[in-house]
Amino acid sequence: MQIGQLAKSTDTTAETIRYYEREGLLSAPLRGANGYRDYADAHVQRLRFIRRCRVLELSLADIKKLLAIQDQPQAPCSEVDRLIAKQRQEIRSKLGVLRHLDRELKQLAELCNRPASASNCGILGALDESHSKAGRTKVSAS
Amino acid sequence: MQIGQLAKSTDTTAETIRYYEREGLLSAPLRGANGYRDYADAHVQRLRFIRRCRVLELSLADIKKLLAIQDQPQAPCSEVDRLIAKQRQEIRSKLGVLRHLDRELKQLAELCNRPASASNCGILGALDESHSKAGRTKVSAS
DNA sequence: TTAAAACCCTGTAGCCACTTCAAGGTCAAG
DNA sequence: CTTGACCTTGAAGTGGCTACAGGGTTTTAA
Repeated sequence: MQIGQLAKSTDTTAETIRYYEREGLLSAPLRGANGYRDYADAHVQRLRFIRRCRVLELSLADIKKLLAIQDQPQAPCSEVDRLIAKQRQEIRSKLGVLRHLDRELKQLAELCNRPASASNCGILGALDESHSKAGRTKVSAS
Repeated sequence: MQIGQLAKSTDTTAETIRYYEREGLLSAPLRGANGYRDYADAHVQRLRFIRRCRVLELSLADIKKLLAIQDQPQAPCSEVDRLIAKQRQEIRSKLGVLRHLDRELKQLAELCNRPASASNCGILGALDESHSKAGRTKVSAS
């Protein structure tokens, strides 16, 4: 199976597949006489796994760990559990930030008293206002 | 005012400020006899504007547009309205994706039947699940 | 007075997960 | 025999910084 075919059957591009190979996520396949990559079914399986993980926004580093665990059937999978929990934590954290942003943007959008010019634009005015006490105390990031 | 002072009063770093200057968001300030940048109050105002926009996750390209509009007081500000609306749309779209991800990860996490080994790990199993029910063939990572 | 600390400068490279481009080699169809 | 669809490698670009390296300057303290 050529790289283009693999790409099609895994919703990827040839470039991404070559990238995964360079990054060590996908093992290098055999080559045909012409130098073309020749993939086996196992590669399809593997790449599908990777793509499913990417849909969940797992990092390539984390996916690498999962693949390593997968290759050791007797290994305990507590690490798998931990990685998924960590990922969910991150997603939930981002959700919080984005919900806050949405509220802020909604308020900002409501300040628009169109039609107006830049000089009396409610939105620009709010963005320009120093209502926040800028950078005195640094909030610790988790 | 030196760059470090400006950084402190805008919750930024000197590196980021120099980066904004390179990118054309912040105009190049005068230089002292020693070559150090010497910022005026207008720069503080400008940088605070930029940072507030960044908090809202506006791209530097969009911020550039807002700054250009801000510099033309008689210009109509419908574009401002549009940019904010677009940004909110993007945030809401991301929110949708993340909510979906959260549900998926929650379900995935519940598949963990610990303590288990990789071979019968519910999470790995779900991630590995594919159309082909045939036995998984191992592929070694390169 | 001098030495160290704390600033500042430029330029470059690294981060992530790709994407795009340049410049070519290979292969099937018309 | 040419066109076009594949494939190859390697390098560079994306965004928004961040982190050096390797210097210069200024302030502070012994």
